[in-house]
Amino acid sequence: MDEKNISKNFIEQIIDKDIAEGRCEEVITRFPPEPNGYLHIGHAKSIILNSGLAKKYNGKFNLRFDDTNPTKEKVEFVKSIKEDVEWIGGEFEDRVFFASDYFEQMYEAAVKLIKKGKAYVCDLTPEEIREYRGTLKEPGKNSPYRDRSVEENLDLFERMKNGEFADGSKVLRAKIDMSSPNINMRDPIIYRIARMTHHNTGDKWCIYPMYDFAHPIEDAIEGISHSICTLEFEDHRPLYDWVVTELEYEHPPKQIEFAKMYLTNVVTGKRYIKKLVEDGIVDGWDDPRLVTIAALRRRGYTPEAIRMFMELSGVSKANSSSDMAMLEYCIREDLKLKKSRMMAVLDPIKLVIDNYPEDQVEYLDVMNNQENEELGSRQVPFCRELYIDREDFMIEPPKKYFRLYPGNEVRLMHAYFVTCTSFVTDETGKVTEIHCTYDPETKSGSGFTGRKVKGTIHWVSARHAVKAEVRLYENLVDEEKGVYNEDGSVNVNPTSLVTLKDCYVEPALADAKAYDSFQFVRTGFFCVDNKDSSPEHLVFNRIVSLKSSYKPSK
RNA sequence: AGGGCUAUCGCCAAGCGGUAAGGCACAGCACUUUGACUGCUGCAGUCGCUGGUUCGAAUCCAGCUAGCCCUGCCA
Repeated sequence: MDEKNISKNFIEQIIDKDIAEGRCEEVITRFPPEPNGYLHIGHAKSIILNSGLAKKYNGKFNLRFDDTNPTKEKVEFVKSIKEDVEWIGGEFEDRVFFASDYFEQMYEAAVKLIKKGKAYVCDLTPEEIREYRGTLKEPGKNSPYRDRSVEENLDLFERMKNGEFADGSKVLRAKIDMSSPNINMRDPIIYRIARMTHHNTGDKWCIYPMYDFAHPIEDAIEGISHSICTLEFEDHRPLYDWVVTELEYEHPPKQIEFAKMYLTNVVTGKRYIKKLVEDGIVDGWDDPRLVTIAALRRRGYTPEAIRMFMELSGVSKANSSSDMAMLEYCIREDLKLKKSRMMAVLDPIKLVIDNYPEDQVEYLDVMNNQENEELGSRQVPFCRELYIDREDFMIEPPKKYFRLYPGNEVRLMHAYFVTCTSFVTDETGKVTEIHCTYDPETKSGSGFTGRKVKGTIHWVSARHAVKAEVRLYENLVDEEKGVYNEDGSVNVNPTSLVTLKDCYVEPALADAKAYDSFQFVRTGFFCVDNKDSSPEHLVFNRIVSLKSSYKPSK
């Protein structure tokens, strides 16, 4: 429909050029997480970018677990990552790979480098290696083991593999340039000895390749055309290129870097999220205040909304922080036509219609979504006693307040016009009950045009409503103050979670299942919590509130 | 003897030598059985700064400034 003439991002421009100049026959991308934690919004960007590129260019998208360091990796994460990637819409089909599946080939690649005189076994201790590396401003100096013969290196490396040396006693290093201004090129370590049980290869190996060596090989083996990663790997690109060049791959993959996704007012970054979870400040990886994919899903965000958000955010190399308001716009946009519009009263106050028959109940036929007939309709019970939201009534209304106040007439949504006649307060002055009269002529759908009202308020039948709990989520941390205070304590917004206990929702919502989401008229979009909800105890998480243009003057 | 990258509206972001797209946010108006939605209108004389080249510069050149990243046997 719309002109999708959105200009191409810089990565697409690079790919176009590679195709035009014959450097690339098929676009193959990958998402290469290390299975050491849950995925978050930042990973979502990478998944959507990589899989989106594959789709646009009729190529392929692989999911690859970068499991070259067994200490930090756990099988549980493999499962959750797969689910999250699928949920977000990354179509890897049957192409799930593990870096550890390539250990044999990586070993051979290392042997090849040794034979070419491009790698050597180094006996320096970790401390010595650090000293020899030099600093940011000073060049490093050559390891005394740098000039070992090919034969000796071959022998030593094989014995490293065979477990003849203690952990950490020897490493294999690429022989590049100890005086390079790029520290990554100062004879980087490409293999270390570590007796650890790997989740995939068990105890088969006691030597493991380092990222800088393994990653380009993984990409090359899978035929990745464009290896897209984040900005901090820019300095590693020369090494990446060195590896694929020295290994003489016919179609070397190309690394392209982009800026990470940051969001204002929320904790992005796996490290911080992990700390919040470990410190018990949030209740698990899927706490709806977090931006892990699991949390967003539990909160009611849809993959479509997240994809739209990434589309709108764009891709560039400038460090930036996207506005939460944009994500919120996307979820509203996605949900508004897809979800039923229900009435729910979050802060109830009783409304009695004095001239409505005591025993009468009417079932009103209500469209689930006035803008989408496909969603059908439901019967909503209406009777003499209702609950309305406290904020929809004022004793002394400010200017431009259209809702209920003594003497004012409003529409009860989908029902009748009512006029407030009186109200009851307790000893503290708090309103406890409101009385009104209704006009039977004004029934919704009757075509009544006699007079108009400015306000329409929502309600639920006191006799039929279902009690529920509603959780409102706000930003977990203050934008200005950041995640940590100076003393290292976590700086959490105390109002980041508010639970409203005595809410009333339409009876139809009693059947709602986990992850079902709805628009609550006037208040926003809500999702049935996947953890705490049962038919007896409904819990709704607020996905996002509606924009309101009513601003009470002070 | 440091290196790499970045800088265009409050937030993202196009722009690739021919006279500043778009989205979010915000504001106003209209419409409305949700003060939602929708529709319309407004919102950068200027592109980090200073010079230079050019008929013409956000785009090219030089110098400067600011921010991010790099000294794991992590990824």
